[in-house]
Amino acid sequence: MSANADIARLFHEMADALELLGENAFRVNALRKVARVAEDATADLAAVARTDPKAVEAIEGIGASSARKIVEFAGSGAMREHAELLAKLPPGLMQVLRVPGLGPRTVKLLWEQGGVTDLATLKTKLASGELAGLPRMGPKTLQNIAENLAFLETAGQRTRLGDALPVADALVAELSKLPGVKEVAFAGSLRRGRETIGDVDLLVATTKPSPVMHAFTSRPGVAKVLAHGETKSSVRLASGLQVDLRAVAPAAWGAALLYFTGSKEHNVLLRERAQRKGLRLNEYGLFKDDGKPEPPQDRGLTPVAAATEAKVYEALGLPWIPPELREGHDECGGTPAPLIELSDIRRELHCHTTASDGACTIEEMAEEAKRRGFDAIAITDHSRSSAQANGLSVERLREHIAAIRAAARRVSGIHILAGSEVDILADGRLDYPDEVLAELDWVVASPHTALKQEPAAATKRLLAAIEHPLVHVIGHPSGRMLGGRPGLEPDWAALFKAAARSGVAMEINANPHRLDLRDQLVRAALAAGCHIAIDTDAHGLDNFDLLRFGVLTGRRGGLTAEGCVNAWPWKRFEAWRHSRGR
DNA sequence: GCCGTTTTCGGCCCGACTGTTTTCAGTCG
Repeated sequence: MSANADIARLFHEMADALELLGENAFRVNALRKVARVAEDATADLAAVARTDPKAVEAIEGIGASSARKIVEFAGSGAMREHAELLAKLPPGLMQVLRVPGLGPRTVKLLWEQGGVTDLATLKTKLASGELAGLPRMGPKTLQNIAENLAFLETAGQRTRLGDALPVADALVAELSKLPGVKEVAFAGSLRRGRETIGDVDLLVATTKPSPVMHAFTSRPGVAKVLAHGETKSSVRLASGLQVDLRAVAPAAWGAALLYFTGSKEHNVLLRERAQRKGLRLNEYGLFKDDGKPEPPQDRGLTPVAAATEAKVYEALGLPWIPPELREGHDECGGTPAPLIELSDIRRELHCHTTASDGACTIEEMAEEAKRRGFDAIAITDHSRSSAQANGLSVERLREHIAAIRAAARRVSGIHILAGSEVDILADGRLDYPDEVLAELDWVVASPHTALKQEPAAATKRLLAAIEHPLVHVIGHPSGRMLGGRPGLEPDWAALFKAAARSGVAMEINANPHRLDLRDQLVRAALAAGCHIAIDTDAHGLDNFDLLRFGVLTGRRGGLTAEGCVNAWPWKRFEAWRHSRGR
């Protein structure tokens, strides 16, 4: 198990503890940054710390002090300073920070003056009314804390991209019909295509924000209005999803969209860059910095740039940066190659039919692929070990291959490949003998079981599939489920190196429950020289729509059409496909 | 605690909204 998640958690906890203790905010931020770096890292930081401690400190955002802590963790599985900090607080106090609206200052107050030590005491003391005498604890604040505490107890965690995007699309369509609305878009982590999002951020351009705010907060489906101001409102939908709406003047659209798309870290990079150029950037525009503290837009200053994102970037000496790359990493470093687009995808290479656990026939799937302008579809039903998915025995597979070939003769205008999604068994063997695999046009090899096995075993297992000469692509390589199971945590660097050498593609499974490979692993795979496949794993016609989530994930990893086998011209794809098996 | 094409010290992004206050602290993104 990669220790990165544990390292990130420890640093977050140290940051929380320091905040509750009233420590220096910049020190807190620095620790949080280390936590984010650990979350994003694809290499196992503990392993790096054991082999080359100096390499940890060389990572951007990790200084000498944090590197020492990571090295200590790699050796002992703990951090002394972390334990010391947490010992200064009641064990349950940090959970209180998770209540929306409660920040470190308030929690500190509730603890020191109200005797709150955890969520349970908070609840009882709210009910008994004994917090009422505390400073800044008026009836509305106490009411809000009680409601938010109840929400925390019932609500889940972050929302999957696949669940949030359709909601956002519908809200954008709804708002665009309101009078006086010139532009509408969703921003935030949703626009950046993150696999999960905390809330939906919407932006409208209008000269009359008031009626828009009113329409938004009073629309059906709003369970609670969290804030309702002149230019900014926030609601919680009945589904529990929080939606924020911000209104700006049309002339500031670009600056506002840039600002609300984030990420926060990207915004900081841009602001620092602006400062170095004697400029000042906020959501109203990029202004000349005249040193006066009052906001430039309040003094009638004309911005250097504001109308479009591209103009703001240009004035900062940058090319327009796609939202998917705005994570505060190295995106401001140069001109990135154009990222893959949905329209670049020419074929679906992983789908299921009624032969295993799909809902449609071979012909229905092929016709749908054709309707969507694809040049090919690979039919890849489950192999025999996937009994729960009605996997095909060798005999049924041979009948299925014949059925696929027959369908290919009936349906014109699209290539139909006879494939299989073959289980990679726990020991790395594939689920069909080689002579059977050799009868197929296309082999997706995927792990479905034993997804909790140790990293060393997982590495050996996936390596065996990657080095198998008849395999074209490794399907959903980790087997993770978002919000479900973490999946395998093999030595990704070793796998990508092997895949690049053997020519096997690594899949981005576009199903929003999977998005596997995830964004940062796509980046690492590309850096190693791997080909990437983006497949929907469609089990029915609607599932073809999932492709956008796979493309977003690829873009977050820096994927171009050149790097994606689904986007290659047919001849190149065929040459590569036939190169396997030799 | 981190960082440096001004700096190894002295900075570290910026504004809206709420609730409780009579001018602002705290939270959020």
